[in-house]
Amino acid sequence: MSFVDYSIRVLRSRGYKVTRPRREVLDAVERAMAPVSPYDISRIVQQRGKHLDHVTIYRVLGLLCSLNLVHKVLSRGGFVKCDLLDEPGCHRFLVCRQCGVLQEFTDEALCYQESQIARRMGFHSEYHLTESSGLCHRCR
Amino acid sequence: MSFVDYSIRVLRSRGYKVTRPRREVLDAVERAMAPVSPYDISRIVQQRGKHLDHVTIYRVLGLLCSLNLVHKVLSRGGFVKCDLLDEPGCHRFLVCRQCGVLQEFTDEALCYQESQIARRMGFHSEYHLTESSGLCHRCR
DNA sequence: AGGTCAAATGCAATGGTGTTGCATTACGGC
DNA sequence: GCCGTAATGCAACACCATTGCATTTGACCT
Repeated sequence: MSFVDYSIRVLRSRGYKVTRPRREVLDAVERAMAPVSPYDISRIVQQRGKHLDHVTIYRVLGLLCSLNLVHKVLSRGGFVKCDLLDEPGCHRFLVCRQCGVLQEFTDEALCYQESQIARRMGFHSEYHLTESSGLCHRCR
Repeated sequence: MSFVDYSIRVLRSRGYKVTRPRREVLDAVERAMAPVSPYDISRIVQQRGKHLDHVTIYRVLGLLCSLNLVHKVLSRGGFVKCDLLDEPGCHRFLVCRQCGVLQEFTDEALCYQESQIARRMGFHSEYHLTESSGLCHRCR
């Protein structure tokens, strides 16, 4: 099942309406290889001859984040679709510093070790976010 | 040697001038337990009866970042002093989601494993940034 | 100590980013 | 197809960040 179809199922199952703006945002995020900002999405939608208010885009992205369907990539200020939907507490991204292309991965062992180190430092960690910067296969 | 004194040495050694604004920003960052934003620093300086233009603060923080004396904490949009000055390619923070207090640590094994995973994914990683969110000792 | 000059700062203006309140629209259930 | 409510669009606003340029000042030299 595609990301858009899956997301629509999630929206319906949680009682959220499936609207044109939400479909448009999902579609823009699905196609993107690199993180897209709210204003990027605004431009993408306009290029298709349609229009979405930027406030709506912010609200849709906020909802999709809360449903763990998309992530905010802090180092880029943009959003990407969530590829690993069943790993809620630990997200790792490889972001190419040149083209911005992004790959998501997860690693249980890393996650466990980080929690242990945190515990030794008197800290109860709930969420790990790693953004590794480097060069992707193509940009090298 | 204190963080401020060390930073001043670095500035001098690289040919940068040691000015009042730079001292003020360094001092504000040194005292802070949690990340401080440029506008936070502006307020801190004002409380001491002095004044710095926010543009200057941005520029000073940019310089200090480029010298690896401070870090930007993405999840908080603020800056902290760098505690581990000799670990340039790998930075890990524990950030308390309640009070914002921050602890820096590093771990060579984690860093190595991350690089290996990245390599297997066709990615040459240069910089790891992990921000773990959770609760600090006091907030629990 | 004081003059010199480039680096650094302050100011004004501007553009981008993100939020709030409210009237209007349109989706989903009947 | 109608209805009620959730969702959107609009206007306005607040905050964040950057740029260009005139003025100031720290470091160097004598």
